[in-house]
Amino acid sequence: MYDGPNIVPIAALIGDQARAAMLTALMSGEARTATELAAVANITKQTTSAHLSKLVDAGLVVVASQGRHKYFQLADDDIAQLLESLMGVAEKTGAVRFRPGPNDPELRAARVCYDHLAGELGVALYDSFSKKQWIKTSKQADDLKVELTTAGKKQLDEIGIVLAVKKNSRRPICRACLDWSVRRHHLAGVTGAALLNHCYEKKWAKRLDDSRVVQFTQRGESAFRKLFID
Amino acid sequence: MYDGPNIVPIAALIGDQARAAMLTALMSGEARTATELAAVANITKQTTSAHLSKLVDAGLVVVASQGRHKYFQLADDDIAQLLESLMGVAEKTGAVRFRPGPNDPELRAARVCYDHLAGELGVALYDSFSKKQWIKTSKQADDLKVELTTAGKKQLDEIGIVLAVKKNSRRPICRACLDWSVRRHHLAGVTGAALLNHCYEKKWAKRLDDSRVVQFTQRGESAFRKLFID
DNA sequence: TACATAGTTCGATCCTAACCGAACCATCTC
DNA sequence: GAGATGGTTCGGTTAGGATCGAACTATGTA
Repeated sequence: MYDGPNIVPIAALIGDQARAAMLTALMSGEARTATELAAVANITKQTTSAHLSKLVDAGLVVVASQGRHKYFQLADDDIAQLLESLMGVAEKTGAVRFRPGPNDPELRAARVCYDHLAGELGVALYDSFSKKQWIKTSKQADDLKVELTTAGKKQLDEIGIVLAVKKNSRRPICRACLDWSVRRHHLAGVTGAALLNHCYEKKWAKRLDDSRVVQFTQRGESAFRKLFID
Repeated sequence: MYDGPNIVPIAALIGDQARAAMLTALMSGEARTATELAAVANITKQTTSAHLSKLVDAGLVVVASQGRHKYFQLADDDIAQLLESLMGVAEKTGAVRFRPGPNDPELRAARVCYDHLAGELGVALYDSFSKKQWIKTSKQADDLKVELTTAGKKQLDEIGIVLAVKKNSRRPICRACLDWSVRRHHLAGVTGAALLNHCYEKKWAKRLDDSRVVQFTQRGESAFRKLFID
């Protein structure tokens, strides 16, 4: 008895405390894992999984699988704008605000992600390799394929970086990996691992005990940037 | 664990079939009664009443009481825009459309509302009286107070319209009455009744049997418009 | 005055959906 | 390989809220 698209399912999805918390957390445009979102919403993994399925099914959220992780993002800028609209209306009628959590600057700067470099430095590396055309990316049905170009191979060879390519290994030479702090891609795969290893060997950086922090020396970071980024 | 105003209550309110139907029906900006909204949502009066209370409490909808009727409207243009936003998102993910109902052009043109004139002609009358300053309006704590000015009294007197004011009657001389077809005010009260009566006496118009339609003759409508509206 | 209509309140029912524990699969680490 | 971690599936519990019948108030009609 009324006209227009059916807004009920969408509004109902947003109208749940846990899902709203997740969606709000995604409003920055950055991707988050299911576990992170579970923490944000303060619910168990199972419940989070169910919620995320619904959000993805409804098209509010998209997901990118990466190894055993799943990175979730708002599907669209329109979704963020809708949430903004809702906040605008909510603000008028009795706003309740929450406080942001702390964070670790060192972790954001540089850390290991499995066996390769993540954080601001890792993202800068990826961007630079891409700009210099040492790597090239192509989209392949939901998957981002990253390859080392011949130019890239040659450069790494000259620098003295050896790629430990095992036979019969399924591990890709290059891989794009979503960064949790910067929320953009950094370089993973065999190449990413080799590069981080190079940093250790050259004593440019070392890993902090009991932490994922990769601590560069001043000289080390300089050398790293000069060689790979600038 | 997230920031910004709390969007959950608002979204949850919209995320219900019945309430969404009502809100959508109100999107034209026109006011509707609770009973009308019950029909739109296809639920009983009781349930409608409960829904409308929530919508009013949340500030999404405002209400104007008028005798035994309550006219509901969206509180704000922002609300309509929010609903538009939602429809935009809904459209992308699988839109379901409904069909509008029929209507009766004659009823919309002119009809009785209790004992006074409603419809396009009634609203035109009210607007004209207001413009000519025959009536003046003032807001009084949720209520719209309408009074006949001395100029207005004089004009009506000259035309030969007698106001049947009974002693001890609570009935106001003038009243603004929300029009269901045009959804704006028309003139009610003793004055409104006297004016409609004048139309009958002058044979400008007659009431159709078994209907609320007031049918003006061509000459009648001309005379009416010339005297009161133009 | 009696009657009709608009809307509300109360109480009870009933269904959906959020939630968690437990067990499971998949991926990465050692 | 064993162990750890990220995520899903299944089953059962529970709470919230949408709904209606019945009884009520308030307003207007005859």
